[in-house]
Order: sequence, then C-alpha cells, then structure tokens
Amino acid sequence: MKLSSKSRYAVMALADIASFNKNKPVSLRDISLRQNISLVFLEQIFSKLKKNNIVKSIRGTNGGYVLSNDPNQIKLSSIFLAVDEKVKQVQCKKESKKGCNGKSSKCITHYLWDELELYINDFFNKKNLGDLLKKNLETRTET
Amino acid sequence: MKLSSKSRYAVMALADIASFNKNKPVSLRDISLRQNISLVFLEQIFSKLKKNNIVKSIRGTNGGYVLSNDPNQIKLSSIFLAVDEKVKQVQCKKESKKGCNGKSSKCITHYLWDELELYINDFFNKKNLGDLLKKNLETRTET
DNA sequence: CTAATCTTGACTATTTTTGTCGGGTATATA
DNA sequence: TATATACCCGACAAAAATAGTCAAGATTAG
Repeated sequence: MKLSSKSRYAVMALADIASFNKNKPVSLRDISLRQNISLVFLEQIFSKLKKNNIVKSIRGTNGGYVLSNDPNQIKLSSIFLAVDEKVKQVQCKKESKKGCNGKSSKCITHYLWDELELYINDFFNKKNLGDLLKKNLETRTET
Repeated sequence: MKLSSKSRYAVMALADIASFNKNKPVSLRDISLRQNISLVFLEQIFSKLKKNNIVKSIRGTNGGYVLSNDPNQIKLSSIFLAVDEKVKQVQCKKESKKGCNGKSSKCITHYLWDELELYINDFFNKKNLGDLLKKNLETRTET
C-alpha cells in the first residue's frame, strides 16, 4: 500500500515551484535538477497538472510553470486527482451486478474498505501545499 | 494507492472463519467456495497467517484452520503484518546515506509521507476482526 | 487403506509502474 | 529573423510487482 512515484513527484515538484517561485516561471529542467527527477517524466506529470488547472504554463525561452493558486489553496487531493492517483481502485466494484466476489451482492469486507477510503481521502483533503512548506521550514530551523 | 489482493483475501478469509466457526476447523476449500478465492492462493496466504500465529492448523480429514484468538483480539495491523502488506514501502529511505532524492538529506515531502504512514497504521491498529463482523451484522439487519 | 486436508517451493502469466524516444510547437532575445 | 530554450504529445519499452498455477508431498479421520 503505497503512493505511486508519479504522485510523489507531483507533490515534490509543486512544492519546489512554491518555494523557488519569485514570480517567475520555474522550468522543468530546474526542478529536474533540484529534485533529481527525470525531465521527461516530469513533462508527463505536468501535462496532467496543467489539464487539471493546478499549474499554468508559459512557453518559450525563460518559460516554465507557475502555480494557478496560492499554495494554501492547493489541496493534496486535487493534486492526486490530477495525476490519477486513486485510493482504493476497482477492488469491490460498486456497479458490478455480481458483487465484490462474484456471488453475494457485497463481500464481508466491503464496508471496511469503504471506510478506509474515506479515512485516507480525509487526510488528503485536509492537507495543502502550504502546510507542507510550513512544516519543512519548521524542521529546518529546528536542526 | 490500494491494498493488495493478498491482504484483502486474508481479511475476507479470516472473517469467514470467524463467522462460520462452530468450534470446528474451517477448510480452505470451503472458504474458497464461499468467498470465491483461488484455493491454491489461499494456501499461500494461510501459510503466512499460520507462521505469524494468527491461525492454527488441523491436518487431515475434517481438518482446517481455526483462529488463534478471539476475533476482538485480532487487529487488522497484525493480519497485514503477517501477509507482508506494508504502508509506504521504501520510497524515502531512512537509512540511505544519499537521502530520499539522492542529493539532500531529506526530500521536501519526507515528513508528509511519514505522517501519512502513521495515520493509516493508526486505522489498522484500531480495527479488529470483531468490529468487522459486528458492522456486517448491523448492515444486514438494516436491509 | 484412502480420501480429505494441510505444506512447501518453484514457476509463470499478467498487470502496473516507471519511465524513454522522437517528434513536434511557441516565444524571448540577440 | 535565427536560435536556443522551453513546453507538448503520443507511442513504445523495460522492470517490478501482483496474482496466481503446478507439482509433489505429509497427516490424519474414518
């Protein structure tokens, strides 16, 4: 049970933009170097982030990406939604006529996974990019 | 971000034993039929559950498995531990000298994933097999 | 004995993840 | 206007993880 690298990179990259952003667009190349993430993979990820309006792109020389919103307005759940991270995929299919296990309508554990899904989504809904930067600043000054 | 089938099946199978158990061992064959899970796969799973003392085995005709403890004593976290389900695997390696991203000591998102891990583990620690049976009984009587 | 059941390790097919490759297109700046 | 720096996009591919299968036993009730 883990997050995909895609999602993890997305959060890292956005946090990078948020902290290095001096009102200038941040290029994927810079992010790639700073965060040690493959440039071409980043392009894939940012294509989705852009489609979902998490970032805006500026083309051409000195171009790059900027956040569409204040970091405090960008919830982790929006980011994950953008890059197709799903909590609990099609394990217990709601639509299937056959039910979870192909027999009874709902398997014994059905409600448990529902509950877990809600629980985790709650976490992602409550956290935003701003929280992340704050937290990181705190721990830096601690050491 | 999802649970493996192995873990899901483990919980389903144990819940099955807990509900059909009339002080007699429950055979994997019966579980396989009732829950629609491959028998041979169940064997793999129960091998681990037995090693971790979640169930006891009784060999021979009319044999099967029984729970080692009262369902209320069996936490989901123990079950997942037994079948090697891990929340947040080795994404941000704690031991690595190179740090999470191969550069700085800890990546920007390090504390976030730590927090998420604790959060989810908390859920699994608080839930036990008994809760699951109770919940299932409730919803049955509702309909 | 024999049928039912657990025991174990090796093997394999499928799916998902994590990218790469190769071509674009847009734009700032010299 | 030429050029370098960026974003843009779809197809492809290697690697890892998942979800099993297969085969050959060992135990025990009846």
